[in-house]
Amino acid sequence: MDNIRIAEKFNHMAQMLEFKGESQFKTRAYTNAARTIKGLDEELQVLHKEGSIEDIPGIGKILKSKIVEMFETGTFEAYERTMDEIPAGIIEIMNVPGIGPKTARLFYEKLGVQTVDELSRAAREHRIRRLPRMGEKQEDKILRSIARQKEDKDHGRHPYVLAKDIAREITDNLKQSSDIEKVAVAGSLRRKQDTVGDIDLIAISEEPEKAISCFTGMEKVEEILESGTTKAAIIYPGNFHVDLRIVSRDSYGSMLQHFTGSKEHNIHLRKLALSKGYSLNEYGMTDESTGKLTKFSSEDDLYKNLGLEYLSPELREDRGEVEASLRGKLPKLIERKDIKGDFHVHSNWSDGANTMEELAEAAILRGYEYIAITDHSHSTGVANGLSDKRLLEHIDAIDKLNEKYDEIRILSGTECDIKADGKLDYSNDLLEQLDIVVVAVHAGLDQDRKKMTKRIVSALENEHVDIMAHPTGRKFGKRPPYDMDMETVIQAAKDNEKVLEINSSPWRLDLNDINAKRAKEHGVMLAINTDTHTIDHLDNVEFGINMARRAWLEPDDVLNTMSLKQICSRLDIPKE
DNA sequence: GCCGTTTTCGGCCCGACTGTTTTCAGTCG
Repeated sequence: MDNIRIAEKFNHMAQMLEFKGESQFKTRAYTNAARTIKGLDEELQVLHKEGSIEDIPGIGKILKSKIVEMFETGTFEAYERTMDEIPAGIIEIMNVPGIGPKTARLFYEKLGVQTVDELSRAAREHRIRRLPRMGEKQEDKILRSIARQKEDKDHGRHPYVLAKDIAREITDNLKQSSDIEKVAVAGSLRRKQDTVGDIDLIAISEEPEKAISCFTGMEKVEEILESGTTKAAIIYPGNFHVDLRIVSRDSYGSMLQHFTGSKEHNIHLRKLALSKGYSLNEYGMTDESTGKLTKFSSEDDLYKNLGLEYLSPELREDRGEVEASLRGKLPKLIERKDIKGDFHVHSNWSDGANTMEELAEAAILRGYEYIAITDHSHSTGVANGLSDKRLLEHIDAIDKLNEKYDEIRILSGTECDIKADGKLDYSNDLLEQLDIVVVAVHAGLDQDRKKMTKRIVSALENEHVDIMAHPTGRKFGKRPPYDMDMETVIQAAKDNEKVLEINSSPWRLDLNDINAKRAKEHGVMLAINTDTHTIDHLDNVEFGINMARRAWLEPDDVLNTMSLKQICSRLDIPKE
C-alpha cells in the first residue's frame, strides 16, 4: 500500500460518510488526511518504521490505526463495512456537478436511484420535480451535467497549456470592454498546476453588472451556468468551465489572493488570522474585537499583515509554505534565467524535425552555454533510433559541429532505451564514448510494479548513466504513469548519484511537483529538460520550471543551472 | 476524527449563487 492508494481510500471513505450524513467534521478529517498524505515527502511505510505517523498533522490515533491496518490487509474494517451499506454507484452520482451528498441521498431514499443512468432516467421521466425543493430547472440542470460529464474523458481536468491559451483569449476579450479596468488569472492556473479543473478570473470594475454581461455575452460562450451581481460562470468550447468574479479596486489584493487559493492554503491562512484575532475573507481582514475591516489592494500587503513573507502562487498548496514563511525559510525558487542548457533534445537523426545546426543556433539564441543532442537508441524503431554504427557517426558529427561554434558546447548524448529486463540498448563501450547518457522506458509499459521498479533501478546502477528521463511515463489524455515504486527509484537515484528529469513537455510534466519535491528532500538532483523534437519546444522549459517551482526547487537543486565548466567537471567530460 | 500557552470538551474557514422557497438549504470553491 503506497501513499496514493491510502489517500484514495480515505477520500472514498469521506464521500461515503458524507452520504451517510456523518458529521462534516469527521468527513473533513478523512479528506484532510488524504490530502496531507498525497503531499508527503516520505512513504507512510517508512514513517511507520520510524514511529512518526502520529506526528503528521491531521492524523491521530484512529487514522493511524487504519493506516497500519491497510499495510497489513490492504483495506480497513470500517471502510469495508461502509462499502457494504452503500450502493456502489452512489459516489458516482455525488460526482455529478451540482449534486452533493444531501441530494444524492434524497434521490436514493425517495426514488431508489442508485446509479447515474437511473438518475438520468428519473430526470427524463420528470420524477425529480415531484420531490421537495426540486423542480423543472433542476431536472434540466442534472441532465446537462451528466451529458457534459459523459463527453469529458479527462474528468474535467485540462492540461495547463490548453487552459492558459483559453484564459488568454478570454482576458484579451474582456480587456476590450470599457466597463472592465483590469482582468487577472487566479486559481490553479495562476498556481501553475500541471492540469487545471476550471479557469478562475477576477476583474476590477465599477460597473459589475455590465462587466458580468460582457463576460456571459461573449460570442463563444456555450452555456451560462450562473450569473449573479458579482460572479458568473460559463462553459467555453473545449468543455472549459470559466468563473469570473468582479471586485472593487480597494479589495483587489484580497480577492486575488482568495481566488488564487488553494483552498487548503486559504484555510490555513484563515486559521492563522483567527489566532491573531482577525477574521479573513475575500474582502479583507476584520478585527474580531472592533469589527473594523482592513482591505488590501495588493497581495503583498495582505501577507505582510499576517506576519508572512510574500508567497509565490506556485507554493500555495499548504505543503508547509506557511510554516516556512513564518520562520523566514522560504525557498528561493528557480527562474527561467537560471537555466543554462538542455540535456534532452532530438535532432533529425532520429525523430526530431531539425538538424543539429538548427538546434545549436536555437540554443544560442536562448543564451544557453550547452545543449545535449540525445537521439533515440535502436530499440525505439518507430522513432528512427540509432544503430551502433549510426551512434558513432552521430558522435563524429557533433565533434565537427563543436569546431564550428564558440558560443555553445554541443554535448554528444543518447536517450537510451531501458529494455524490459533492465539492460540498456547500447553496450557500456559505446555509452562510455558519450558525454551524457539519458535513459528512459518506452516499451513494455504494462510490466508489474516489482518488475518495472527493478528494471529502472538496474538502469540507474549503470555507471555510465547520468539522467533518467520522464521517470513515470505519464501522458495526459493518453496513459497514466506506469506502475512502479517511486520511493525505491528515488533512493536508487540517490545511492548512485543519478539525476531525475522534470520533462517539460506540457503533455508529460514528469516528474510532477510532488515527486520532484520528494526527490529534492532525499537529496536527489533534478534536470529540467524539454525533450525537444522541433526547435519551438525549447521554450517548453517554461512548463518544466513551473513544476520545479511547485516542487520548491532552488537553482542549486537543478543540474542545468550549472555553468558549462561545472557540468564538464561533474559529468567528467573533456573540456574541449 | 483532530486538536489544545485560554480548552481533554467543544470547537472545527467563509461567502456567493441557485432554485425553490416566502426565509433558506444545498452546493461549490
